[in-house]
Amino acid sequence: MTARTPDSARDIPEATVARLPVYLRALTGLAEDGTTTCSSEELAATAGVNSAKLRKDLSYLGSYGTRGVGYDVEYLRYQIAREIGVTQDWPVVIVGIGNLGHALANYSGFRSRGFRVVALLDADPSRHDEVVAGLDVRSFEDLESIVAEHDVSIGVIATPAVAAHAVAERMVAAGITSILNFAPTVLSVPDGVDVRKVDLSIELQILAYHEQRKAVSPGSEDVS
Amino acid sequence: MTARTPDSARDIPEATVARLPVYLRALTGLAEDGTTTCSSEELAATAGVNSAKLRKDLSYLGSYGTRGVGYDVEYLRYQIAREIGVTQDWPVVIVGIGNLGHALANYSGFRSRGFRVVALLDADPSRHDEVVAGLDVRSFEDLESIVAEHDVSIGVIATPAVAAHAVAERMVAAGITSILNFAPTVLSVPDGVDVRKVDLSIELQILAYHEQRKAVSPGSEDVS
DNA sequence: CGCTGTGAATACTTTCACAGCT
DNA sequence: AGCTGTGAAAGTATTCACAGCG
Repeated sequence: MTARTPDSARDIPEATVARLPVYLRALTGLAEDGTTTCSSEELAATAGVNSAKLRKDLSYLGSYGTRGVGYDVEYLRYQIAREIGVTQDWPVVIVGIGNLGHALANYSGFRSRGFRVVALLDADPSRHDEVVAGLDVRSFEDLESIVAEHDVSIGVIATPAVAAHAVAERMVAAGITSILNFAPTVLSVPDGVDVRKVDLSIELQILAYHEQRKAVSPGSEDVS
Repeated sequence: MTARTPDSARDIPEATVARLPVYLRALTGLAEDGTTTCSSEELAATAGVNSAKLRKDLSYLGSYGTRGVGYDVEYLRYQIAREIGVTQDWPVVIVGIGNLGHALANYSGFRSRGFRVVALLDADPSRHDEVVAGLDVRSFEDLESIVAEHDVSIGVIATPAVAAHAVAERMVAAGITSILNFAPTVLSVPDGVDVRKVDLSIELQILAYHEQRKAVSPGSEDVS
């Protein structure tokens, strides 16, 4: 009621935000193995980071551990899920039902992590017969009504590059404020709209860069 | 021949390396539009970064611009491609030919950017009849011989999470030193092996985090 | 004169190391 | 005694702002 610090500590660094989902998954794994308590060391190992970083990251959320003991797996899992916002579930639309769109529609990891695909849209009428992952592929023209009906704020673009920008603009106009873009294009969107991109070939190129370096200097600096 | 600084300046910051492919794509786009010269400002806008960052990034590669003029699109494109290592082409194997593996195998962006998928492998024998993207799906048992035959150093894992770690170990044993992992698991690999991961649900969770924040404080701090 | 290339300043991230709680 | 939570230090990355070349 006093306007500041609405209900959780604000201002979590972006680098930390990007790791919270990793911790969440690690905790889910531990819980499935029947682990009820873990130290920062154990959780860090499971998540693939070092323990100092993990503790610093968690410190931005609050003090959810017990000194001398560690963290309660289930409790911490819930706190992180709440912080990320995946205790509620988020309706999502996917636009572009080619190979990648198919894969995304069928990806069970969305459903299990707080996301529900409410519609699959494609501009190509020849795809509108298809049923993918239990949903029928609908016309892109239906975007606005679907967004309004399900109160969608997250959209996924899996179209070819040329179509991506037009799709993004129409998503924004329809009220979507977060976009996950798989098309290899830079999207420019108004302030207040978040875009994250996943570019398969960029990841390979980064690997190629390092791979190339390995070939040049295998042992680095132990040469006389 | 003097052992130090083999032929290009070493030690490009990781953040810069991750943006080089973006610049490369931007330059390819400009070249296709018939642009032969561009300023850092123009290229930065096309790539979606600011111009100071772009210039700083390029400065790690060398001085490929002309003061008062800008960059020659084709020349800079080649220099970046060479730096990344995509002037040669890289043979790649994909393991796990489910929905995602299909999408990856068919992704034209690999071929056009210096990568050539030489084999598709799957542990499930019922998939071994299939032909995907012009390649037939082969047994995972063939990994070693394929890696040896094509001198493969980059592998892509698109299996379910449970299988990923075993696949990675076997890839490493077979001689692969760079792995792109789409399975939602932390892989631990020996030093000298690079792993990059793409996790679809993590990206959505990061969007959800910000989306949740928007809902709480729409206008941020302009409230009396 | 304009635009690149780059030191210097700032901002962000990671790591260290230990005080302080259980 | 042991492990969390955190200031302070070290390491990276980004941005500024301008000297210097074409």
